[in-house]
Amino acid sequence: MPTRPRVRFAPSPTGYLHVGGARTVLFNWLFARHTGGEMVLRIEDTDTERNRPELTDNILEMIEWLGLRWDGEPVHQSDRIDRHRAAADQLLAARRAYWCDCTPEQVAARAKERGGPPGYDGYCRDRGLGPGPATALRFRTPDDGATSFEDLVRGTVSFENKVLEDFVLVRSNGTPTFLLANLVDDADMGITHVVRGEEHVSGTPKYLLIGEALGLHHRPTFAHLPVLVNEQRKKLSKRRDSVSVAAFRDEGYLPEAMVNYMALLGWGPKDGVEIRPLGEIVELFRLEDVTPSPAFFDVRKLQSFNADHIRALDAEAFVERARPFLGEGPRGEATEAVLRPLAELVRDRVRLLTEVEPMVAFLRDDEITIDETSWQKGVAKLADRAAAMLDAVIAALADVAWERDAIEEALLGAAVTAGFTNAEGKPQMSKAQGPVRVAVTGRIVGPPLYESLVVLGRERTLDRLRDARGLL
RNA sequence: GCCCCCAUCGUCCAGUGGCCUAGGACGCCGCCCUUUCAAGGCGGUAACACGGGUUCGAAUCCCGUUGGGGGUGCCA
Repeated sequence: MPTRPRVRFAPSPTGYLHVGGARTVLFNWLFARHTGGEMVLRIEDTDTERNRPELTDNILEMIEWLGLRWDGEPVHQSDRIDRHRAAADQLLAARRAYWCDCTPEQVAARAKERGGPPGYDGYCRDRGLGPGPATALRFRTPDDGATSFEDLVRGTVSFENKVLEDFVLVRSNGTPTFLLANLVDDADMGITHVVRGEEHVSGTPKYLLIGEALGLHHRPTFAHLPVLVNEQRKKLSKRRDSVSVAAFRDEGYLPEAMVNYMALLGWGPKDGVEIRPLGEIVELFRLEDVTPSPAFFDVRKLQSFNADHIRALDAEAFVERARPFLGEGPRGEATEAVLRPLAELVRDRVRLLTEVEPMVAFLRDDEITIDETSWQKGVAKLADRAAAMLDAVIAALADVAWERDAIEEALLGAAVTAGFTNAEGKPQMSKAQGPVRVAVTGRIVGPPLYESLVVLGRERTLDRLRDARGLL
């Protein structure tokens, strides 16, 4: 009976969830869903020095926000420390590990002295040291032979054992390192596929060697995903690059757009259809098809995907999703009220949810500020004709029925009156609407004018038109 | 330095020996549509890193060069 695939996402709570980590969870999740397997979470909090437990909440929250559900309760590696120590003891008893009291400085000094490669030289291998406050437990790596493994993304990868230094299994403070805990937990949890970032490739032979030395028959299939890089083609770093998932959420990206875009980093559907529902991606996704080369995280393309997913929303859903970005309390309610009648028109014009509120603020606020550049471009440049247009519009709108078509007709007529016509005497609204738009909205770009005026109301429209006329 | 990996348009992906005068998407440019801006339609720009093989035939296989990335921690 074939084993059900079981994968894990194993973040360490030393930073917020960033897009690199998010992509890793996503690929684990896609694989699990595609194969009918399960994905578990394991918080790798063995480094007590740098852990920030509160970050675990952020990581979990972001994974949930992305809609990637895990199976069961998240496991905290720190709860399993006894098991890790037992494994360490076993290794020590089998003489596959030994105590070492060299300080990092001593290790570095010796490496420099001998002029060879940096790294630990096995100095304490046969010194027969016992445990102590300043001793760490190191794994005795084989001096010859090679360790290789199959990688779904990269094929066979092989390392000469002699290039592997004797690495630390247990720190001098008694806590197990990632190398030990990671392997032991994967084995205990029955992980069948290890799907993680490329940065773990060189640690894989160590993982395998510990497992063998422990007599564990744990031989998962590996899939090392290409790293995500920035414009400089360097691995995305939380420090250098602003890539926290929470930041994208706060900028108004939709989780479905994030997930859709990230799925295309290192993978692509054969049919070339990029924008598609998650369900279809689950169906098509295969780890074997993941490309091995680094991928650039292109925010512009992400934005395009976001705009597409926003446009796929119906009016009701759009308002719902935009709500957190409309403002707090009464102000938020007021924004929502003016947005609602224009929902579709606004939705088709934004790339980010944060752009919604600024686009309709002129409808909500009593006072508007007129953008200088827009004034120059849409009003001042037209000189006398702008004044004529405003006069004509003020007159035409005074007693017209306050509905879209009537307003359009009024503006068309005003344009003719003000002389904005083409060779056939037809009104040229592309220019004529400028002064009106700037006067009423404060900007040269915005939602369609006639519909906006309907929402604005006659009084406020006329007030703003008169104010602008007075400035000329 | 050493180890491992990678190499198709600016970017992401398709392409797994002939269907490739290399396809799609983002971006960029132009035109159309148009009440601004978007959206949409149409068109365009732009790549198989280089050199050797293998083969009747190579973007696809092999070797090398160059370039890039990852690792080299008592971080994960």
